[in-house]
Amino acid sequence: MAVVSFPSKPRSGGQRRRKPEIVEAAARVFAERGFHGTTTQDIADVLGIRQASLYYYFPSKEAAFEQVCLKGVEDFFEAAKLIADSNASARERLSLLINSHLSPLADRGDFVKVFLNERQHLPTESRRRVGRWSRGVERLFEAVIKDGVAGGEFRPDLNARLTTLAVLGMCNAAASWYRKENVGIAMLSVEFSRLVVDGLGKRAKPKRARR
Amino acid sequence: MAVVSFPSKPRSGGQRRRKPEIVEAAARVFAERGFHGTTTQDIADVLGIRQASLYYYFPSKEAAFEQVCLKGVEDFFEAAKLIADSNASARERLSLLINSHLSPLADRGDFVKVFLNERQHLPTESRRRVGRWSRGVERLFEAVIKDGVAGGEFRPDLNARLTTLAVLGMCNAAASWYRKENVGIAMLSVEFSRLVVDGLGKRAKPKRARR
Amino acid sequence: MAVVSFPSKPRSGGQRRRKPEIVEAAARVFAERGFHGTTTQDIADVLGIRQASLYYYFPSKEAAFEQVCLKGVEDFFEAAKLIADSNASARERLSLLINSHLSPLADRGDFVKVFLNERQHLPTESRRRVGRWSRGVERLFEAVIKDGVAGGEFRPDLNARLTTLAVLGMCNAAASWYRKENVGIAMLSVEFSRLVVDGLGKRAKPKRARR
Amino acid sequence: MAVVSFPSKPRSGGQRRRKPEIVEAAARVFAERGFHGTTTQDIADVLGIRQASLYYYFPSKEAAFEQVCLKGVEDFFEAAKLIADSNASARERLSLLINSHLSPLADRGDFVKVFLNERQHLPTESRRRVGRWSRGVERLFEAVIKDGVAGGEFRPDLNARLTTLAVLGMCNAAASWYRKENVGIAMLSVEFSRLVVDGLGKRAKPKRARR
DNA sequence: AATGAATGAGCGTTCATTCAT
DNA sequence: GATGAATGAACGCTCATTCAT
Repeated sequence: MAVVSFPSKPRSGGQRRRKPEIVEAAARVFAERGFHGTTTQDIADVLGIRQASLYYYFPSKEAAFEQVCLKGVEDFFEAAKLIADSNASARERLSLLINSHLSPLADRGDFVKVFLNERQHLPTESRRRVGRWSRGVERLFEAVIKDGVAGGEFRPDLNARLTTLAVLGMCNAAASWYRKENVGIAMLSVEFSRLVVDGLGKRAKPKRARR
Repeated sequence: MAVVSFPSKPRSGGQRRRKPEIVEAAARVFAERGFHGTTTQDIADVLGIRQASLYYYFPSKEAAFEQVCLKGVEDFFEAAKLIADSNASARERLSLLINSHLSPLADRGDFVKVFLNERQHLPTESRRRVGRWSRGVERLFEAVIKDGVAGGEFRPDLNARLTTLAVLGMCNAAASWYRKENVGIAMLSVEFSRLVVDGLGKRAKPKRARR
Repeated sequence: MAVVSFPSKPRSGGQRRRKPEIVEAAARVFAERGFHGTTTQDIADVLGIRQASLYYYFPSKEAAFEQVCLKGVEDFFEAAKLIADSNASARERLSLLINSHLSPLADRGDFVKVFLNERQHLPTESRRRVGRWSRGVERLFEAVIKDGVAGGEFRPDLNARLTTLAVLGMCNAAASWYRKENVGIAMLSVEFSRLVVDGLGKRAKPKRARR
Repeated sequence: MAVVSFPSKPRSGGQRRRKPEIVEAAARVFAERGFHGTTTQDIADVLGIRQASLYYYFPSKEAAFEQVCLKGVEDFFEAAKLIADSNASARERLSLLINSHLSPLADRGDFVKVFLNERQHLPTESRRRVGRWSRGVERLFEAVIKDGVAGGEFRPDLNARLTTLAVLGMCNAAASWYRKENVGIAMLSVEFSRLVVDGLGKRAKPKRARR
């Protein structure tokens, strides 16, 4: 990818090397103060540049916000789809889904948080777009749970819809406290999976032994 | 040259009868658009009064916001405390806690939602105040869970802290979808309780039989 | 002055017994904060009544202000005119003028202060009206000074206009510090008169002896 | 949940070249209408810029006001101190003080007027700051007058405090009429000095001749 | 690649005033 | 005689955005 240097105006095809850095900063501030609570000056401050300079990288505050939100959802669905479609048991697939859903917190926590808490403020069009991704993920979780019920792995009387929302709510909330709690994604995944799949109850070894 | 401050008798003996109605409207709009996304005009529009008239009832947008947040936390702790301190088994107490935590969604959903999603935008002082209530509730949940572990009702190897956060995250997330999903608090409580206490797994009759 | 009680609406001919009290309060606050720096609420606070109640006594803030200003100038001219027209020497008349000009500070200090410092904010019409009074007083001072020059009592080379403004400036400034300095009008008058008439210099007996 | 404050590099490296011009305009309008009687729109109108543009140069109306007041006092004290500390006779020093006190009217009349008439509306902190300067000047005048008394140049029975206030009142009042009266600072100084030092009385040449 | 200067639009807030009671 | 409720108009200020450089 040779860098061609344009003598004068490198229009939007131009390189804008620092752009990722800018988005990162925006994510950080949006995560802390929310979209409407953030000023472009706040973002510029984090970067140590002048506020007007942001407009070299983004046509508008909203555009930057959209990019942050996008980076906050992208890949969620794809990863989940692979898992949901696999041959594993419902139990295993649900555990993997939970793990996969929590993973981005480690390296893209701010983006995820912004997406989760602020997506309501996206302009209608892109709100719908990202909404489709979210609903896609919901449907994958729900499908696996229904599989589990149908296959006799899960309780036959559970409400799949509510269970899905419960599990996702549990996972998504982690975005708000993950960093503070000083705990790894792995541990989180394990704990959540067990809670969801087995509950708090003492499940006697006998049961496993019996298999 | 000293500025002599005058006596200043109580300025508002009046009860401002419509005040509750105003707070309700504020809660509605804050819940929908967030604190910074809401203009005082938005609130006035809902009420069918002029924007300036809001200031007859509230000294500032922020003051209205604080009242909404307060109504969104108050009673949570007290109700939870009663349950946590009762003699019931950890299982039962946790179920009751969940139920009690979800209950306000029915009649104060907007207040709760605002508190949960927007409390970060409270001025430092009152943010701390309501923060204490939240942490109080967290501690009650955690205590009951630890009781359950100590008493042999729950798995001995569970991480009480993470479990608490998981359960609360699950419940709190409901504030965002409760109304849309058209489901009663009772059903929600039952489903969440079973999920948490027993997990998704088929709990075989054997278990009960064994007792 | 029999008080006739009107059964219903005592239109502006009505008694409004507390009116003087209201003007007094207005004067106090205007003196302290200036016209534009004073809110009607400030005045109501001093009186311990509701802000709307002021409008029972005055049709507008400006009307109250005008009354205060009027009470701050009235009589100045008349008293000065009597003195200026008397037969006394210029020296004596000037001393008396100074005394008469300072006298109102004792019992109407706030009114005078408001008039002096705030009259610029009167509506054009009444500003002109009170302006005429001020200029009248100026002219009386100037006339006496010119008399003194013509009669050989004062220096022949003095600039009557500037001297007038100097003397009045000196007196008027007293309105701003009179209360703080804890000194009586009598002493003030004496000191100012001697300063103006004789200056700071040691005027030796010789001078008088020489006559 | 702690609000992380970002580094915040210096935001305004720029010199804001037109700033002096802006302060000048502010002084003009404040002098004419008083602080509370002036709107930011008024100032913008004088400059031919939009009202919002003022905020590129000043963070607040009050900040502009403070700068105007500061320019209205600065140097007064220093200049007066040099004179008061000199070896000249009390007579001469007082004359020079008067001259030095009047001088700024020529080129900074609006600033001085604003300081004198509006400083009461400064926020407490800076009101105190400029108050110190004023009192410093008062003290210098008073010291010189006391010197004159002690040294036998001035009447032994004069009240130094009241005399000081009289002289300063006289000078300060000039700020309000200086421009209208079409007279130079030099003439003003001479007239005031003679009035103060010698009074209106005919002081015969003989006296000087006698020395 | 970045910035200084400026602005349009709008927001939260204040405040004098009105009016039915 | 006084007040609670409400409002129109304006004000100080913020902020995303533009543009010439």
